[in-house]
This record gives sequence, structure tokens and C-alpha cells, in this order.
Amino acid sequence: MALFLSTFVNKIDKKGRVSVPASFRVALNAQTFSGIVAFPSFTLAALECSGMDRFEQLANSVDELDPFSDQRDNLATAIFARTVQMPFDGEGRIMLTEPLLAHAGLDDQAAFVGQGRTFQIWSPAALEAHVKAAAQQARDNRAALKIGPRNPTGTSS
Amino acid sequence: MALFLSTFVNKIDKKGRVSVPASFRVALNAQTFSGIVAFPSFTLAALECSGMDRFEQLANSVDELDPFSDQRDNLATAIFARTVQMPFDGEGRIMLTEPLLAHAGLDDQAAFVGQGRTFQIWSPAALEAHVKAAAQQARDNRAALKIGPRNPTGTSS
DNA sequence: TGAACTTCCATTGACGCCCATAATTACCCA
DNA sequence: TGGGTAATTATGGGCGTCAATGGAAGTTCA
Repeated sequence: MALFLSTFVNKIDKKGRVSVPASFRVALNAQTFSGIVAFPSFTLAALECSGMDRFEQLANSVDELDPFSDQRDNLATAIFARTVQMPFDGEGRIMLTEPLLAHAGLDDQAAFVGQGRTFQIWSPAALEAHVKAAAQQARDNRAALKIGPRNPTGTSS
Repeated sequence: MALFLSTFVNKIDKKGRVSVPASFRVALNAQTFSGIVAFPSFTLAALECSGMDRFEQLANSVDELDPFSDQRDNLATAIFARTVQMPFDGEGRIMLTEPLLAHAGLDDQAAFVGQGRTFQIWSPAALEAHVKAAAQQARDNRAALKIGPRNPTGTSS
């Protein structure tokens, strides 16, 4: 499976370790770096996660911007400065850093939420609220969801 | 790992030495010169850093400009004249020179900030404000920097 | 002969690696 | 189809190693 699907809630142990769901790992293990890469979402109390490959692409894109422009600097700072690499241990676990835990409001449990090509990490409580709100939004905008071949409104952020 | 990611704050000791984060060193050690290369940012209270090979590229770019143009002369002076090479000691530390310390307002701590293919060095206090501003920018321009599979920043790829 | 720097060595605390266990799931075969 | 067995996953804990840091001894240059 190459996609991140469904939601898994795992425990954060005393040493700060969490098992990444096995089904997520297969997609990640195919990559050059065996682990996950994450940064705090710009808008949500969640962590945006993917494999390293995605960030290699991102780095290339940023590299094409003007070397000394503000735009480039801001982009690089907003993303790369806050991005953390977390390698798997032998059992497929990662360690979340303090800033990431704080941003997502994580304590003893972490919810891994599939988003297709990427996934997110939430505190289970915050996730529940978020899902409810999203469902309500979807009800309200039902009509809009049918349009277009490719769904430009993307709930992916 | 070939990318500079995350932010690491390390201590500057009484002799002016700072440890370069181990994860940055692996990217740097692959290069011909075992150490880092840095110059004061044009616009920020920070140091622009990378390995030597990037400066080779930069030199080539400057080389392609008009031999006697002001632009070329200015660039060369602004960058190369103020660029400093800092070799690693046995423990992976470097020594920052006085002008660099002054430009970045560094005293007892240095923040190493990943920027993808390069990184910066900040005083932790100044960095905090800068990251906040960059994150705000990112929020405002969220649509433009969607981390898409192909063309994340909207630049040509 | 100092001052500044380099090289070397010591400490400590965090993290990576390894093994153990439990519980669930997948698999096989009668 | 059901029961039993093997494999995999999630989780916990111990221990060795390495990174970050501090300081001392040896070197070079004025």
C-alpha cells in the first residue's frame, strides 16, 4: 500500500516513544530515509507528516527561488526550520520532540490520521472535535462537494 | 541525510566554540572541506551557512555575470569578502569570528536553523521573532505553498 | 613569555539498539 | 468451518554508545 489511510491511536510511552502504525510504515520504508518527517501545521493543532522524499522535492522547489529573496527565506524558515526528522527504532517507533508535542497538545496518546499521500498526528481529543466540525462543514456544503473532476477545495491542510 | 532540517540550539563556551549539530555534520562531512562556510546575511541578523561545495556553485554563478559590471563586483564583495571558513575541531565544533558574532548578536547560545540545502545561525531570541513572522506569512499564503506531490510552491518544475 | 589556538581527554545525560512480553491477527489443516 | 498454531504488532524496560560540553595540556606566533 502506498497510501496513508484510516486512523490509528497509539500510546506514547514514558520515554516519549510511539509506534507508527504498521500499515503506514510500509509506505515509509520504501523511501531513502527510514522514518517520518513532520512539522507543525500552519492552521491546525496537528502535525503534518510524510516521508523524506516529499521534503527533497520541496527543497528543490525552494532552491529554484531567488537565492536571497525574502520569499525564499520565509518559506524555508516556515517549513524547514520547524521540520523534524524522526527515524524508526528497531520496532518501528519514533520519538516526538518537545515542540511538536506542545503544538499538537499531545500527552499519552497519538492519533495517526491518514490523508492519502501524507498523514497527520493529533491528540485524540482534538481530533474528535476537528472531525465533528469537518463533518458539519461537509453537511453544509454538500452541494459543493459534487463538483469538478478534481476537488480543488482540498480539505488537506 | 542531505538536507538541513529543524532548529538546534547549542551553547557557545568561554573559548568561543560551538558544537555543530550532529545531523548537520553528516551532510557537511561528505564534502571536500570538513567544516562550514558562512557569511553575514544581507537582510537579517543571521549568518548564512553551508558547506564549501555550495560556495563553489555560487562562485560559478557570479562568474557568469558581466566581468566588469557593478553587479558582479558588488556581489563578489558582499559575499566572498565577508565569507569565513570554519573547520571542525575533533569534536565537531567551530569557532565563530568576532564580526560574525557581532552581526548575528550572538553571546552564549547559537541556534542552527535548517533551510533545506543551507542553514542559518541565529541568536535564539532574534530567531523566535523571525520564525513567528515567517509562520504568519505562511498562513497568509497557505494556498501558494501547499505541499503537493509535484509542484508544491507553484514554481515551474 | 604571554596570548590565542589547536589537540586531546573527561563527564554526563540523552538516545539508539537490543531483548522480552502480551495481545491481536493471519494462516493452516483437519 | 472451527480450532489451534504461527506470525506480527504494540508496548515496556535495560544498557551501551554517542553527542554536547568543559577543561587541560601542548603549539605557534608575535
